[in-house]
Order: sequence, then C-alpha cells, then structure tokens
Amino acid sequence: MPPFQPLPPRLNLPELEAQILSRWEGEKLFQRSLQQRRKGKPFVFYEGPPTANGLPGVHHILARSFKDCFLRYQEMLGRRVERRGGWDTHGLPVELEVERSLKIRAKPEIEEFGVEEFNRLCRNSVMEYIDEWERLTARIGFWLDLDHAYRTYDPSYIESVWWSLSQLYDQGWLYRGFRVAPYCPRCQTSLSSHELGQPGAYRDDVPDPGVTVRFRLVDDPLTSILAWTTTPWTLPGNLALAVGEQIAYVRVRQGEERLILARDRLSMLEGDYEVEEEFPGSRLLGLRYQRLFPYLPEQEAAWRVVSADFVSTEEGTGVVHTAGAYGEDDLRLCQEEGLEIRHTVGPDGRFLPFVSDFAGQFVKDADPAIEENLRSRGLLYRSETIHHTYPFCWRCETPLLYYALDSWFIRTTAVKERLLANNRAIHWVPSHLRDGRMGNWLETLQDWNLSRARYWGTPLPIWVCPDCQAERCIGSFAELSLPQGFDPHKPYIDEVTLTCDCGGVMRRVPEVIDCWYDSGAMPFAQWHYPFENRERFENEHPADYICEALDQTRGWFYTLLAESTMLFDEPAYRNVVVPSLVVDERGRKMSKSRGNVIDPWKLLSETGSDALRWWFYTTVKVGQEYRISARRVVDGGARFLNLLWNAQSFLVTYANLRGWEPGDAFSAPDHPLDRWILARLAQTVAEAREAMDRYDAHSACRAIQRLVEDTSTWYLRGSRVRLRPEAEHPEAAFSTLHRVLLDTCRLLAPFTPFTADAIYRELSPSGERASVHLEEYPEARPADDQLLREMEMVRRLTEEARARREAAGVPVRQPLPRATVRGAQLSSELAAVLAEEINVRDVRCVPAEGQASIELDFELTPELRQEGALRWLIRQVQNQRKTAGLRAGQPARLFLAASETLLEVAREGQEQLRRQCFITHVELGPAGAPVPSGYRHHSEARLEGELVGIGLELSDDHPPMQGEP
RNA sequence: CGGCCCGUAGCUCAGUUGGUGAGAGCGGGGCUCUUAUAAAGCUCAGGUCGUGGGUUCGAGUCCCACCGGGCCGACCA
Repeated sequence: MPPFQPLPPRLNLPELEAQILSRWEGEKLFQRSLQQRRKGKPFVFYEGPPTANGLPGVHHILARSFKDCFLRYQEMLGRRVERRGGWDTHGLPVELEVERSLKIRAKPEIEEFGVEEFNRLCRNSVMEYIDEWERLTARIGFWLDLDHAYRTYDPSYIESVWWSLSQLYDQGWLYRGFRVAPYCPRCQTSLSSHELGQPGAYRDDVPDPGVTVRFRLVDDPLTSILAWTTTPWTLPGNLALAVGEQIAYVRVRQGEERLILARDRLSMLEGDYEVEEEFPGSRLLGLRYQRLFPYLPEQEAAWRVVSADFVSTEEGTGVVHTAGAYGEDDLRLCQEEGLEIRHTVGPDGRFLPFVSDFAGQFVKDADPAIEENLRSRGLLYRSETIHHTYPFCWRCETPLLYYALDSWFIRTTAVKERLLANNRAIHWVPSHLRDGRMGNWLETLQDWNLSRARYWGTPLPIWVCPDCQAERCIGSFAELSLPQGFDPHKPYIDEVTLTCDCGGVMRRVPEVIDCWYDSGAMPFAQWHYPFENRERFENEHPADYICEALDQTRGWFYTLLAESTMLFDEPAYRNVVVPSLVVDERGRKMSKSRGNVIDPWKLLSETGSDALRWWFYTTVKVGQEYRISARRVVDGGARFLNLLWNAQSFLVTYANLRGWEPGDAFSAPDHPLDRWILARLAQTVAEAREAMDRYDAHSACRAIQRLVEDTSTWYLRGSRVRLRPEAEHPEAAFSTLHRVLLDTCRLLAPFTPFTADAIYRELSPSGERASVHLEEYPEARPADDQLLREMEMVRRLTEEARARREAAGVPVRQPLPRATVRGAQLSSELAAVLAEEINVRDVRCVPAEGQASIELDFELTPELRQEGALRWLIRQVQNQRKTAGLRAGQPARLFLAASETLLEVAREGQEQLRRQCFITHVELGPAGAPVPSGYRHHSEARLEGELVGIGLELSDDHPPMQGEP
C-alpha cells in the first residue's frame, strides 16, 4: 500500500465537494466541531434572518461566504461559535405573495376574503422555499444550525417583541401621531421606505403640472403673493403661505397689479415688470390673504403668511403653499402654527363631498379642472408642465400621494445622541460606512413609523378604551391571561378584550408592526428574553460579529442598533462586515426583467462552491461590487485551487514513488529553499491572522494566494531534483513540502472548507487528523527576514538572467560556465540556488555601485555542449512519454536513431537517461534509421538541424522503485 | 439635489501610515522550462495612475474643484 491514497489527478470541484459533503454529514462533523470547542470562550454571531418565501440567489451566497469564514476562523482559534439560524416570517412582501396567488389587487378584498384564512396562507407561504435555503446553505459549506432556527412568528418570539415595546411605551417612546407618509390610494395603505426602494418605485422625468397662483392680499386685492406648486390638488386644502425670514423678497409692478416673490426668483415672471421695493421675508409675516377656495371651515389663524426654515429659492417663487395634510413640512408647520388640519381628500384618493366643485374626482385627474377654475377667476398666474422624479406604488403603479394618517411611532429622535455614540463604537468593514452611510442616516434620523395597517405581522400590543380613551401597552401574554397555545396573530388577538378602570371594554388597535422591528429584536426575542434564558442573553449581547449585504444598512443594521440602544443602551454588535452588491459581468444590476440573473445552482455546478467563495474573497475589496460570471469565477477561483491541487498531487505522486511517509518529528531543515518556504509560511500566517483579526478576509486570502503561488512556482520548481526517486536525501524536502501544504490547508480552512479538508485528509494517511476543521489555526512564528530578502534578490536575478539567455538565444537547458553578479553579495547557499535556477556552473559576486545586476558567460566547452545535448535528449524522451500517456515510474524501452555524436552523448549519459526517464533498455540506431515496429510510440525531432528519431514502448520489467533504476 | 464608493496596461483588479525606475491575473504575439500541472516562467503591447489646480524636497497615495460610472437617499425608517 502506498503511504498516501491519491486523490484524482485532475481537480473536479463540484464532484469533490459532493463527496466531502456527504462525508461531513456521515461524521456529523459540524456537531463534532462545536462539541470540541464547547468549553471555549463564546464568539457570538447573530444571523440576520432571511425571508424564505423567495428563492435564495447568488448574493445570498456572497453574504453567507463572509459569515462563514470568520466563524470558522474564530472556531479554529478555540472559540465556541454557536450559530443559530433564523427566519424572518412577517411583513408586506409575504402578504403580497399571497395576494398575488389569490389574485387580490386591493386591500378591502382581503377583509372580504377573511383575515384568518389570509394569514394562514401567509404562514404557509413563508416557509415555501425553506428546503431550498437549507440545501444551498449546506452546499456552500456554511455551517449554520438550522435545526434550532428561530422564527419571528413564533408566539414566544412575539411575546419578547411585546415586552420590548412595552418597555418603550413606559419610557414614553411609543406614541400615536398624525403624520404624512407616502400613501397608495388604491391599496389604501402607506408604504414603507423599503417598498419605495423597490425598482420602479421612483420614476424619473414624470410630467406634472407646475402652476403659479395669485394669493390676493385681503387689505390690498391688487397685490398678490405668488406661490408655485406641482400638486394643484392640494390647493383646496391650503392653510398658509410660508416664507423665509432671511430671504430677500421684492414687490414688482406688472401693469395694474403688484406681485410679491423672492428676489432670486424674478425669472418666474412673464413679461416686463418693474421692481418697486425689496425687503426681507420677515416683513411679510402675518399678512392675510384671500383664500382660494371656500371649502374649509373658517379659523382665525389660517390664510396668513408664516415663517418657515425650509423655504428655499431653488425653485418656485420662494413662497411655499402649505396644505396641512399633504406634506411633511406642511403638517409640521401647521401644527406649530396651531392650525386645525382637515382632509380634503378621502382615503381612496378622491375629493371629499364638501369639496363641492371636485367631489368624487381622483385628485390627480382633478388637476386640470382645478387649474381651469383658478384661471376663470383670474388667480392662475402661470401654468407649465415640469418633469421630475416621482414615486409610484410598485405593485399597482398608482402615483403615490403624501397623505397624513394616524400612525404609531417610536421616538428614536429622543436617543439620537446615544445612537450616534453606540454606532461609533462599532467596527465597520468597510470603515467608511460608519460615518458615511450609517452616520449620515443617523444624523437625519426621524421617528420610526412602526405601525402598518395590514394583517400578517406582530400585532401592536396596545389596547384602547373607547369610553375614556385610556391606553394600555401589553408586555406579556400573562397580562392577557391567554390560554396555552394561543395564536397571538390577527384575527384571534383582536377578540381579546380588557376591562378598563372606567369599566369600559378595551380593544386592541387594529395595526400590526413593521416587520423590520421583528428582525431588530432577534438578539433577545430568539431566546424568549426576558421570560427565559436571561443569563444566556445577557452573556451574549452584544454580538461579536454580524454580516449582511449593503442593503441592510438602513434595514437590519439600523433596527438592531435602534432597539439595542433604546432597550439596553449599547450596540447590538461590535463588528459588522458589509459586502457590496453582486452585479452582472457588465456592471449592471441583476433583475428578472433584464434576464441577467444568475442561477446559483447552475453557477455552483459549473465552478464549485470553493471557487466561488474564493473568488468572492479575493476579487475585490469588501465594499466594491462583484461583477460576476461563471468564466470569471473559474479564472479567479478555480485556477487558484487547481494550483494548490497540483502541488498536493506532486507531493503524493513522488512520496508514493519513493515510499516516503511523514515522520513523527519535524526537524528544522538546512536547505535554503526549505528554510525559505518555511519563512514564507511563517510570514503568511502572521499576515493572515492579523488581517482576519480585523475582519479583512480579502487581505488574508491574497496573502495565502501568494504563498501558494510561491510554493508552486518557486519552491517546487527548485526542489524537484530533491524529490525525484533518485535523489539521495529527500526527507527534508518531503517533510517541508508536507508541512507547508498541511499548514496551507489550515490557513485555507475558513475560506475553502471543502478543498482544504480534502487535501488535509489525504496528507494525513495515518488518519489521526480527522479533519482540518477540527484543527487549530496555524500559530504565528517569527520569519527569517534576512533570508526572505535575499531570496527576493535571487528571484530578481534569475529573471534577469533568463531574459539575457533569451536575448542571446541560448535555452536554459544549456549549461553555461559562469554568471557574474554585480553589486550584491550572495551567501554561498543562495548562490547555489541561483546557479541551479539559471543552469550555470559557477556564480561569482563582485562589488559594484548601484543596483544589483547579473551577467552570463556564454562561452561553451565541448563538455557543456554535450551536457546540453543530453538534457535536450532527456527532454525529448519525456515529451514522448507524456504524449504516450506513460505515468511517472512506469518503465519503458527506448530506441534512438541519431548521428554518431549524439549517440555518444546518449551512451555517456545513459545512467541519467535511464533514471530520469524510467528507461529499462536502450537501443541505438544510425541517423535516419526507421523506428522498429516494437516501439509503438515514436516521433522525430531536430537538434540544430540534425534529425533524431525516438521510439518508446512500455517495458515488461518491474517498475523501478525506491531510487533503483 | 444631497451622501458615500469607484475611475491605475485591451479586460478584471492590487497598490499598508506619501519616498528609490508603477504591479498581478486574464486575453493576444514571440520564446522557454517541465512527465504534478489542458500548468508554469520569460518577453512584447512603451499605462498623461479620470481632468485641472494645490500642499510637499517628493503624491497613484493628502486637500480642493470638475468630469464619468455605481450605490443609497430625496421627507422616510
């Protein structure tokens, strides 16, 4: 039995991964790895729950690759790394999926269909693709405990969420407010920002009317203030005009009338005008103007000029028409001014009956009629069409309205400073996100619109008494005396009533909450804290590490931070790694409509998981986008793994040929190449650990890649001779290469878990090393810097020498008498390495100024010529062996037909020829002689014009083993 | 309109705290080495390091402006 069980000579990643995977499952390796480190210090990871109602995509592999590598790394440092999976189960996307399947287009239809059944379908739908998720997670080697995954719809999870909301409520941080939100009048619900972020929500160059309207002053009807708006339908609801106190305004004369507008906006005027007076906006404050329409009830404070800080002179007239219910600024301003706000538009987007001239019309359709009305009364100064960006409902394409609604809010603005401080304590990768995208977001923080007038979600646990308006926020099921196994979802929870102190029957408010709050609650809700697992949660908060894609900045990263800050005043995570987006080869976003979406299973079957993972780690720094295609992944990922595979295959081939097997002790080798590659290893270990400790997988992998390249292209090249069957003392080279490959596997284990384990196991014939994933990460050791620098010099000189050979037209196989190195003093052992690499007899070092250089002496002696010819012959025979498909070690008979000179070379070098080419018998013939029929493999070659015939045939003799030719 | 990221050889990308003649891989041309390798090495294509300023003895590397590409935001969590 050979010491090593050879793996297939050619790397077929998908096949190999399938084998390793089933082996892991058979060995329960994941469980064993956890078991082995159960006493270690915990390294806490939070899994951001995906929604399993859609198929996983390539971008999920990206995030999961990064999640996995840091967890495996920490585990190899001896940490206990439990990774509990989770599923996000609530929310509008789930509802929409069900609506689609039921062919429901509008919200009222859900009520007709029945909320109980609707929610039952939602619950089923959300786990529809869970198998697919589990399969993909396993396929890419992401070790995640999905058997004990938490689900946000579990009653225990909901109870913890309720507890947290009651905490906020008690602090006064959960309140009901009348706020403006983007609203779809057809679906009859406000939309979350998440939905506004859907493709197609914002459209550019949408045409809309731009109207400039006269607001005549009560005391001077010939003078008007001009205001401009792109939403004429809000004009019936006008309550005030806003100006900036510091802004310069002018009064101009145009014909009989006088107009007031900002000085910087005079370009709005049509025709000639004469500026009569200029004054600051403060002079306009309090001026009363004639209301445009008579629908709203009279109120003292209305229809006056007021001051606002949001007025600009970028567009319009520098005067902002203010309708309370249809703009965020408008609403806030009207509230500050004590104006009573009343809707002129119903929840269906149509004018209410009291808006008599336009009653029942959809507001957007009424715009022309409103314009015409104003024109007929001489109030329309100017009308145009403008093009701007406008939001639409991404489901039904209805233009959204900004519409004031009653809603529940979390007063995140109250803890803004704490959010900023806690965010600053987080280590972001890439670092600019902390103060950039996340920091800016927090700076402009608004209160969190928590409630959703929908069905499938965590019910808002607030009960209200219709009689005395008393409110109660519930923080546990016990407070409601719910029976065991009660489903706290709608519609069941809506049946639960409480008795008010006043004797009234309290009922729950109808809303559910934003499902993003669910996911932000996972640090405590997954453990049913504080009802259970108190100690566990307290020990495992904040997490050491989380990782999700960039789109979670304002999503999960924010909700985690907001909730942990408000509940515990600390960040929920200490380190966060944020990979950027996956786009197609040309840098375009992947979308179904564009047809450039990559199927993850197809990609994995073409490239293999390790290749894909490696490509993710190495191709760009975290934070840059990933331009992906199968070709690129193969080029960047599979190529690297193949190089490693070849190195491993080389070791196994020759170790088996030689009968070498790893010994117990590893003693420090003497040969400079051995010492050099071990120094490179030590250097790489230090680099990789340092990079991984700051969550920089990219730098770690690049360092490992350089090591593997150096191993293959420099160490192995130079060490071949010492590993051949005829070599005299191969132990040092074998054990060094063996050591380097084993440690490379350990270095790679977090990144390419399949290949690393496959090679590691092969190189551990005794079997005591069950898996690289039960190993520790290599220890950093000091590296011999002096040697590293010197070898750098040797490599540079080698390149130079080869370039000089090429310029002179002398192949490397032709030995030369001498090389002269100027300006560098090489030690004798490194001079020997150099001599070997560039095939010269002697290397001399002479002092010189400036940069080191090398010169070659091309003078050939007959002996050198003969040696060159012999090497040429050997080369030809090896080539013939290769084309004949003979493996290293397989014995063969050789026939040579050549000139007497060359035949003499063959006779003299017969010993070498036999050994290196595994030749048992040599038969010689004169130049031009035909190759006898006994040699099935034959060819001809030319050396300096002279024809040489070569014949080769498999020999019946025993294969030469143990260096015996 | 605002914020952030990117803009280095034909393509994809590296370039730590500013410092000796600016790199790798892929593709292409030429050559070489070799039975681990459909591999690797060398070499060629002479890269205004997006543009224009500035700081400095010295900038791809710092500052400003502009241009181009991408992401996010644009009143909402």
